[in-house]
Amino acid sequence: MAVTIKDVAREARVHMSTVSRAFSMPHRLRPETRTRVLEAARRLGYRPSRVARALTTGRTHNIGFIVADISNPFFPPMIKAAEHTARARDYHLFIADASEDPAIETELVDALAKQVDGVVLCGPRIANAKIERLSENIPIALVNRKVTGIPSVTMDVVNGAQTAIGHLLDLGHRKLAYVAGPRQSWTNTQIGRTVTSAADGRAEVTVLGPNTPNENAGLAVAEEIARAGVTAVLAYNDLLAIGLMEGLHSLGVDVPGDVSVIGVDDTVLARLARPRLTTIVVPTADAGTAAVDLLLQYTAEGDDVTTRAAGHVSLPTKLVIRDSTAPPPGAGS
Amino acid sequence: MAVTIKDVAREARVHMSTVSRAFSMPHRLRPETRTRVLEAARRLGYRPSRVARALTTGRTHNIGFIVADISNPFFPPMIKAAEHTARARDYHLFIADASEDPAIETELVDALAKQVDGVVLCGPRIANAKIERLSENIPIALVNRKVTGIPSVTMDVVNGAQTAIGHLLDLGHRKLAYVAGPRQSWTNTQIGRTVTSAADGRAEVTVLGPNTPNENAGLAVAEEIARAGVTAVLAYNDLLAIGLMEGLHSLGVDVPGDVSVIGVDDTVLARLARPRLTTIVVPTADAGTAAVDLLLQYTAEGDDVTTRAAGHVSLPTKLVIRDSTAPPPGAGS
DNA sequence: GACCGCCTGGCAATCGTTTGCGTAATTTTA
DNA sequence: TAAAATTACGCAAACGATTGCCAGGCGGTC
Repeated sequence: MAVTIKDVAREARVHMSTVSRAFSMPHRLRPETRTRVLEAARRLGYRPSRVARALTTGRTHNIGFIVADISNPFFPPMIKAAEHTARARDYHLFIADASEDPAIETELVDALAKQVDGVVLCGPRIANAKIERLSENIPIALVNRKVTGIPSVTMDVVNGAQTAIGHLLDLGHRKLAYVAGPRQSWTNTQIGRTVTSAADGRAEVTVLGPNTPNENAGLAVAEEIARAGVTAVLAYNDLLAIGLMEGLHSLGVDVPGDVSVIGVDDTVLARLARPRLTTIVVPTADAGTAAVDLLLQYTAEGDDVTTRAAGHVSLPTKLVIRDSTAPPPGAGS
Repeated sequence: MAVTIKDVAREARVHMSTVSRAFSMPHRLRPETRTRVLEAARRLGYRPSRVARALTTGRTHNIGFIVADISNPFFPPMIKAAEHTARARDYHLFIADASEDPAIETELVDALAKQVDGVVLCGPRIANAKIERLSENIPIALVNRKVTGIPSVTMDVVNGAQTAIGHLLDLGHRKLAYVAGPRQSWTNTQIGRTVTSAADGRAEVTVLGPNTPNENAGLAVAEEIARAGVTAVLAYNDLLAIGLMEGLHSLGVDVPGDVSVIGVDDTVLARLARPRLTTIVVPTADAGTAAVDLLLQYTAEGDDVTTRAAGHVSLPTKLVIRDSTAPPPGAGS
């Protein structure tokens, strides 16, 4: 039904191998033959079958891209960037949504393994050991996780969290809370550690969580925050922060009058929420691009798993101060 | 390197065809042989190569999913639902972002055609005629577009727009505007028509656009709205509505005091914006699910293109009234 | 006891490419 | 001008599955 390499061969009066070479090794053909073949291909509307090609070459030119939750606005810009750079390299992206579930995530890697050249795990929720095991079967690149020997791009959320805490301390806050994200999230443990160490000796910090990183969880934790008597909170991400702000609002707690709130990610939501959310901006699009480049580079490294060099990229973050942070109630100024 | 059907055959001491049958036609094997094969497969960790299978069967078990812009929050829930239902049917999704560009969209369909069983076009920006032409090569399903002979799911935005206009008329508005979306969008023309016909004889309506459906475009159109002297506007989507609200705000125009604003989609943003946006809620997730089901059903219909029956689904929408709509300035009540 | 039919499972062609090998044809070198 | 080197292209074997066809073995029927 579809036009194959054989049809083109007949049309151009050459052998199929010549047609194949016209595309993959043009320099090996006499210019005359080459144009004749290409012309015939054009005339017939020939497009090589990626499937058949994959079978012989062993490369599908597809990449798996697994995220924890597509509807978390943190991911779309990353997916978009990844998709565009993949396409620029003549690759296509399989997207899969792990629903924040390590078991599904593992299953997805296995399912995808047979039809992709590698997979990008974004904000993986599975354990390092398992990632190492999976990466023996299929090249893996990580976003927001570090595992030795596996290429990864991370966002320097430590620096971001430090300046965020610094900002709160400068404003005069002395009782802080960290509304934690998923236990398995690398970013979460990074931020958690940073908060306590940055505040060490200068402020008291309570950790609430772990929480699923969505608005509802943020809303649910509001009461606890109100009770805890803290004057400022850093949340694992914007979703939690925004849910929290809503919750506090309906409890009659003013943000930032009574409690300051800081998020992480700088999703669209942060600018839109009222009060506009102070948050740590992370370069999601850059991460998407870097991840597929790292992965592609890694897979190109040769077939011997043991000799491949895993690249690492760390992307800077920064704090953007908006309207959800202010001095604590009763502060002088 | 990977374990193939041949390895399993050797391990189970049967011919490869028997291994194949153990999976695809289990009833054709003696129970004893079947379990022996399955057991051997399990022991070796055998996973059939989807690529090889695709080559013989002609079915890749992959679906292309093309959206106009992944970072438009309208799409993620749809993608998520589509991906989940596809996976439940043992299919995987290729996601591609057309960047609101008809040329890219067409190119994507062509590029994907060779490695998917069908493609879903979400809010296509290409012309009907071209869609028909493309669908001769590869099964296509449409979201928010109707082309005879091609399966599609649409959202009944006409009804939604009617009640929206009704709501504005009830409030006493007599000078309305429609902030249009992309010219090629079916939804856009549906809404546009509905607005003028619903207001016919009861209110005056100005149409502004077409506009790229994002916040910036909404922001840009604010001044024009202010000048136009209208008291209420319906925007093509939430993004435009929200951008517009920001723009009006910075122009000192109060929403809803001076101008009422209604959006479409009910994305997360609508609830978050201040004032909270009155909007038409559309069932994006249902659309995603319905689209892949329609497509799968269509492709299963048999190989003869001419006998396939294209299913259609129309999904209901409804107006959710929040804080961005109110009576026009100077209204009695 | 010969014949028939079913059940089981092997054989080999096929899907559309790629690619190592071989050999005419052409060019270079001596 | 003959030998050597190179070039251009054909041949056919893979890649890993699926599937139509066929044959041997078995039990049932008359």
